[in-house]
Amino acid sequence: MCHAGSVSPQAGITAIAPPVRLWRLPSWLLTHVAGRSYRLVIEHLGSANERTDYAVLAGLDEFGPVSQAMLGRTVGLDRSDIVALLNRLEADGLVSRQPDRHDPRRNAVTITRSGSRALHRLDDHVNAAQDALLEPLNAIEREQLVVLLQRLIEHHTAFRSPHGSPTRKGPPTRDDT
Amino acid sequence: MCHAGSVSPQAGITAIAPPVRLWRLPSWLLTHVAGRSYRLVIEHLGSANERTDYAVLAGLDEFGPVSQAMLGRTVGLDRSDIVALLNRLEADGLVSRQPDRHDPRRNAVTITRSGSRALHRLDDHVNAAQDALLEPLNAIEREQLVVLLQRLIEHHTAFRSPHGSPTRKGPPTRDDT
DNA sequence: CCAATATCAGCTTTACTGATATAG
DNA sequence: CCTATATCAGTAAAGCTGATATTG
Repeated sequence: MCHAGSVSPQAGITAIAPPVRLWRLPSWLLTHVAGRSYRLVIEHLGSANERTDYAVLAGLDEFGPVSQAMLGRTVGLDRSDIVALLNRLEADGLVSRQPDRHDPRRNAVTITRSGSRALHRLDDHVNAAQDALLEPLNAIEREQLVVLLQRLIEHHTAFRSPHGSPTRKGPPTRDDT
Repeated sequence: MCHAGSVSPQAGITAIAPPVRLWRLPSWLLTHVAGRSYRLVIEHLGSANERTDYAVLAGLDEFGPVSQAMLGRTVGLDRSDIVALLNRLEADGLVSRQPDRHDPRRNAVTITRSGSRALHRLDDHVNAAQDALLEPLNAIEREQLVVLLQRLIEHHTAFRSPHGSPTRKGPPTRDDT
């Protein structure tokens, strides 16, 4: 990434003591931990593509057949990047695209049996990467971190149900197209 | 960023509920919060350049005259990217480069009076961005988040004193070249 | 007429790699 | 001889923009 407003992988975690101004700066810490995190995930998965593949397969697994636009929104990928990604996954037989019969503009994207197997295989590697990342934290601290991050995301992106009701709280729920 | 192992800005925070697999995934949460964080900082500063300028000026302010290589290591920027950045800052009169008289390979980079003023001005905008980012968290939770992130960075980059002593703990200290 | 979808081509930023000349 | 420094040129990944044709 790297256009304005993306958090792509950032690698260079400072090798020696950073200045206090940065060391106390949440945005700086986040950027650098996210960078470390990115690298670990890629290393455990073997390639950069598999990171986004995982997100897409996870979305399809949970949300049945969905349009590409919807899929992109749920997993946080751009509509235009989804196209090439699905081309690859479809060529590998992990997903299939059928025209949506209620709306010919849309593709109904479905995960295949083989895609499901791939997802479960990726689960293991992704989880191993999380363990490597969070190694110095105990179970309570890991949960604290996750909850704090979730609250920040919730605050900055108020999940809304598609029919106009107000902000939703808590873990994700289904109720879209 | 965007080569393997960087966390550049990531923008697309999911607009609707993400799949549970991702919602519970520390690496996914980190990437997306870091993306939000990046955008907020850029918006508050006015340009993307000023973000790295801030890191470099903060490093120079705290670590007196240092070589470019050392500077890059402390603030987490690549040696090659430091060059163009310092060219710009030098042209604007915010830093000065003198040949290091103990080692002619090095430049001794110093922050100027005007650079120091710029740094203090940037402080305000950077802090405002942190407030916007952390708005939903109270003081205790903000500190929790900072400490957890610092511990992760410490674990993954064991700060070492340049003369071979073992890992250091706690807040940054000075003792390099 | 407006909004949403899938697609494509292209841009920007960030970070990284590799090569160079120079000097400890 | 090996290492470190400053510099430059070029690459790659991620995310984004804008345009298109199509259809609700």
